[in-house]
Amino acid sequence: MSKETRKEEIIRVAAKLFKKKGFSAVTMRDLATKMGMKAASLYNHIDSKQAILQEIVIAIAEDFTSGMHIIIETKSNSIEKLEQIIALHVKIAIENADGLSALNSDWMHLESKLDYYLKLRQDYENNFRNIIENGIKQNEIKAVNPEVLMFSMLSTLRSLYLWIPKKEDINKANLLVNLNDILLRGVEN
Amino acid sequence: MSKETRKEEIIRVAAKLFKKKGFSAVTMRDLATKMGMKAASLYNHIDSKQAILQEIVIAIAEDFTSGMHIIIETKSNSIEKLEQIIALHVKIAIENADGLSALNSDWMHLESKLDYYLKLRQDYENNFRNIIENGIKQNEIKAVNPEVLMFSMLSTLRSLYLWIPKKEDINKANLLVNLNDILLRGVEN
DNA sequence: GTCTATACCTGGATAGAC
DNA sequence: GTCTATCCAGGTATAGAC
Repeated sequence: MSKETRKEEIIRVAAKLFKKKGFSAVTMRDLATKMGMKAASLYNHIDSKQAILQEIVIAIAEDFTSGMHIIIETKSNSIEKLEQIIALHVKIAIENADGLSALNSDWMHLESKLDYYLKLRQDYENNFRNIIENGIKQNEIKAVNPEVLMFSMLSTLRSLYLWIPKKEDINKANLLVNLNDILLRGVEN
Repeated sequence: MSKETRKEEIIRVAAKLFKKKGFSAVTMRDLATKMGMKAASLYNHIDSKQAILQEIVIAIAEDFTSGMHIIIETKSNSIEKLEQIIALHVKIAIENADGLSALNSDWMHLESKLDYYLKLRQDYENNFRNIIENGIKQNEIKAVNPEVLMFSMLSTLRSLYLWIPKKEDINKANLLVNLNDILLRGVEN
């Protein structure tokens, strides 16, 4: 990987601060201090605080979108597709936990890119719901309420970023097996 | 129920605003406008913006704590206790969706009550984990990773507030059956 | 590319009249 | 109990020297 630019560094550090306090509570002076510079100097690299949020959120939203497109084009059955969705969320949560926090908690502070973000999210959920509904039709998935199932899986998957950084003793493969079991196979003996 | 006081009304309206934009992005002037008064007038009823957050978050955290204490003192088996936890979260999410948003997203902005809140949450999770670990020992629950199971269930249950207000076509009994099935019995056919 | 200085605005909160 | 007026701290962002 090529060396991180100053702009990328600012975005990475900003995401970390946003995770801790939320977008609105982080000031440009906070960010500058963490970067070891003055607030005014930040503006040589980025246009505005808002632009930082956009870069973080939109990049990840597009990652999910392209990941989902790959999944819906495979010939896997529904359960396999759900497993691939789980893997997609785990991958992104491991790579970019801080950015996911902004995506999950601060998307409403997007200004010009808000509509675009909402469209990407809507499309993602529609694709997810289709996989579930197809699985039920094919008898691969139990006849539960598709909306409740999607909500339940997405809640867990969207919260992974909160939890993965704290559990370094659980490796990725192990986590995937556990999540597949718990989310898809149930826990009652 | 007795008539809502002006203070209670302010707290209720504040919770609704906090849900929409987050604690830090809501101004006392926003809140005053929604209340049909000037910002200065709010201070005849509440001490500070911080005090509003405290009232919202601590009240709900204590609801969860007392609910959990009732559950761990019943003689139910582990699966039944998990079902009771699900029911507790559904109940509170229906009663106070807006307050739950503050609890989940804005707890880090608590000042003097932060340590108390963190202790309540820690105790709650410890009790939850004990129920799971006991269930595995008693062979009532599959031998999954207890931490991943708790995380997964809590992620779904803590997100209910985001989702319940949008789905008025699903009634509470129906939702409980679906959540019990999905969270405990799995979805794979 | 970073600094100092600063413009300009909006935030939470208080004082005191009514 | 609500208002107007106001304080002052701190927010984002820009200008211009180095």
